[in-house]
Amino acid sequence: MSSITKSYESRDVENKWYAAWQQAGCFAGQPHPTRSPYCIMIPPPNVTGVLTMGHVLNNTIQDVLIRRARLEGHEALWLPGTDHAGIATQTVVERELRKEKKTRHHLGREKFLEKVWSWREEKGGIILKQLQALGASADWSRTQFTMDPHYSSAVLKVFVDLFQKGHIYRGKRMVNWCPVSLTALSDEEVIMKPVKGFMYHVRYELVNQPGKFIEVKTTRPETIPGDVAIAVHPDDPRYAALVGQQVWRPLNREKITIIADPAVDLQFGTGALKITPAHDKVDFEIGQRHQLTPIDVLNPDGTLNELAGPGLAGLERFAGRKQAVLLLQEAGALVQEEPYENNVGYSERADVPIEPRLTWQWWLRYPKVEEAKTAVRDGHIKFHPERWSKVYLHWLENIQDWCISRQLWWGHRIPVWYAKGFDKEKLTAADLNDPTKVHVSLTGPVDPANWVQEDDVLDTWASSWLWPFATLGWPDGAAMKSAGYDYFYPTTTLVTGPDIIFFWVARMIMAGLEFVRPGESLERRIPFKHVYFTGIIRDQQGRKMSKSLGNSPDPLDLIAKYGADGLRFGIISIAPQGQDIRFQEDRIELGKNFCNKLWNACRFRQMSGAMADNSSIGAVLARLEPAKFDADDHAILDRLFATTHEVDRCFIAFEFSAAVQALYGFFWNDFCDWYVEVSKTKLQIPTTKDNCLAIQDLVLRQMLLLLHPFTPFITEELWQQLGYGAAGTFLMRDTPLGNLPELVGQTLQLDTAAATQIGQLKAVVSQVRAFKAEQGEAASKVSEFIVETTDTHWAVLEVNLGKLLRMMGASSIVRGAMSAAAPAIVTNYGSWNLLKQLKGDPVAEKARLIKELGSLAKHIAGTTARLANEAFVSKAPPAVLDGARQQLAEQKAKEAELERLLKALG
RNA sequence: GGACCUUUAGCUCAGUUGGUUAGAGCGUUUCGUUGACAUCGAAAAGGUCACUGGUUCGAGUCCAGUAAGGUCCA
Repeated sequence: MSSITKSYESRDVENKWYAAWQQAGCFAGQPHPTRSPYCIMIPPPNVTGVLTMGHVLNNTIQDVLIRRARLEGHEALWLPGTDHAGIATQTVVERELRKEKKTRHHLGREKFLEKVWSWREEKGGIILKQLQALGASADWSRTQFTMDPHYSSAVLKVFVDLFQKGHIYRGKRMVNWCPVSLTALSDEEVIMKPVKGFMYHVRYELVNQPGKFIEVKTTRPETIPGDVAIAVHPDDPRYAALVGQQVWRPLNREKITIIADPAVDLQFGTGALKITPAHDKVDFEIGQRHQLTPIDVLNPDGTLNELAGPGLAGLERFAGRKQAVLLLQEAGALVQEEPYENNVGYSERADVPIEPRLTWQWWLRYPKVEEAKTAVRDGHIKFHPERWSKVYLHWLENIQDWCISRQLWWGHRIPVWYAKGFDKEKLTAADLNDPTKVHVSLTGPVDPANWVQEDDVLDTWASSWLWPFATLGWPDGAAMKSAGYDYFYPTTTLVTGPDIIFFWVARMIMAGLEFVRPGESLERRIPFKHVYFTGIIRDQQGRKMSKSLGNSPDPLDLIAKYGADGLRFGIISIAPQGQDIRFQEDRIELGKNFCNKLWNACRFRQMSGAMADNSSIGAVLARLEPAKFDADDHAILDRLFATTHEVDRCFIAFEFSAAVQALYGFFWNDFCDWYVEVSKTKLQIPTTKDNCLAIQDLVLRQMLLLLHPFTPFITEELWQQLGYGAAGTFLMRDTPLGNLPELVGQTLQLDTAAATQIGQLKAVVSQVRAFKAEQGEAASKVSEFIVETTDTHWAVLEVNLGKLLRMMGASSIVRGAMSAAAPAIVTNYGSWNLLKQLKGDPVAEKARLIKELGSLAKHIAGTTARLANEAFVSKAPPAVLDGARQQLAEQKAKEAELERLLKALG
């Protein structure tokens, strides 16, 4: 066995074990005859993506869960992959083309797609490699991509199926149009942002009453040429006489009519609204009610077209706005412009304002909406934290049809063909179901020469919503069998951010309910049983981390600096359930320091004595010698059990940061700061040495097991170094967690009172150390103490004398009478005299004791008052009452002792 | 406008069904290297638990309201 180095160097250890695990196939998940499954499907990162802190958090949690599941004896499958990210990927490749001064249209659809595929082969999916640096134990042999042939066929089958069931239709409706990407977006891909601009007050002159005007307010004067009416509320007395009259549209001058519609807000602006049905959703609806023909004044790229009139045509939309203002001024129609802030929808990807635009698109009426609500409302799917279920349910209550078509080339091309010569601009609902006009199938028409395929592709989310079952081979029977579909579906846990509840979580639930195991129970069709929502990682100012702000550290740099384990431990420790996280690098450093502490504790063990049989839990337990247990041995095992239980509880409750805190506190405070220190005395004594080493081996072993999900590399390394595993086995794969308290219980009866006693001794030690520091006596110097105490207390002190000398930095602790000349303190284990070289200063000493008496008196008064309260005594539970009484007794005893010492000083 | 979250030490945050004197890490101050660890140890200072009411013998914790900040939906 090699000896452990002085400090932990993460890099070599990480590379070594990751390679070894992979080579041994440790990450593979396959149906198993006796084990129960535990399955996580990765939320597929965008194929263009690189690792961010958000991914680090999210994937660390997934890896923690999956590694813990392995230790618990489940057959664990973590299935990785990426999605094809239609807009993002196409944009990346188009950007490369632009360097050659080309667009995709120069290449044509087929050649362009070849280009995208080769980009994907070369540069796509970097993020999956980066996840490996983090230690992700996903089954890479199962890596999936939403554009894989098999996955694509699942996507198209779903389209055809939903079409046949009548859930899918084509319609010319208002969509969110991205003038940069030149495609429709779903509502979920639009980000509302407050934007500072102007509110323009514009007056429209009445045709029949020249000199009289009706005034409206607008933030978008460039759309005035698209106005087809002015609307007022039917009950608005200000305008009742004007309804039905005509006014002059001030740009691209035309007569338009004043109409009455209840959708107009009486309170807003002047109460009169310009109606521009081609460029506003509300206007569109009003326009429909009044059979008004929309005038679309914009081109797809956001420039104004000839319908905007000669003064504006050809201008970019924001230049057009400025120009429109000028034209209005010239025409005398601009009454006023005031600064104004309103919410504008931005394209999530291109980050430019979207245009509400009338276009032909494919729409989906969601299936299984009611059942999707039931699944979460009735707890078949549990959200952690639970509160997100409200957001989920609210969205489902107000669900809108999903615009699933995108005007892109990269994606799943919609399996619809139009008969040649058929004008799809005139498509009706009846045409959609007329097989002579529209063909919908997986295979396409038998006479392709007579048909033209739909140009549009599907929204990326319309493929990733099938992720939980398409990754398991669905719908291909043979593929499903080899992937273990029957075994792993429904998956166990989904780990994701609350920002994609609508995009993805809700849609996956509906897809699972619709397509998996038709006719079977809801429990068998849901895609997962638990959804854990992570927080969002923010910078120290609380801003979201983003590329454009440059406020996100590169996780790979952090791994280089602190180790993957340090990063994992750190990020988990600052990520409480359900709260956003303010990133602080020193928390990651804490993770690194903890790893070093763990490393050195194991190093100390190795240096303390020859290694004995550690090869199994049974072997370690067999080395315990219960007859030689002292209070510390009992206490440390008691604390180990408590920590084990706490970690168990945390996993059930999805409280990972609490688990890490419990492990940190136990290991650092209980084990290193106390048990290891007192061991230094016990290891000098031949009769106690072996048992002490066995206890250390047991504690370290269990620590490595409990820590492994959080810090996989260092724990595997130490596991092997300390000989806990048989040759060729791994901590991560071959070690059952086991029930430690139960196993230990078969060997010995744990004295739980010992933990209390050790707690008291720790308090005495701490008190004495503070006392020394206050007296200016250095911690390491050898101090001499005289203790005046009861026989019972002295007996305990005497038994623990060797340890106490070491812990207090004392050369002698003897029982005897107090000296008035030396400074003293009162503890739960008697009064302690510190004999100093210098004689004590009675004046200072008096002052110190009086001060302490003063603060004690406050506590005594408080406790006395509580006990004097009739209501408290009669209503409080006995345990609380006893506690208070005991506390008072102790406080009074201490007071008496302090007074005695004070009196002795004269 | 609706829903949700947050407010505890200088900073970032824990605090599980109400129960002694509210905790951690970092930061600050003092002291300390005789072999586990200076990526360390010992100790100290630092809090009216946002505010106002209420319930209770007892409230950081439960209830109502107020304020500030944030997120999502319209």
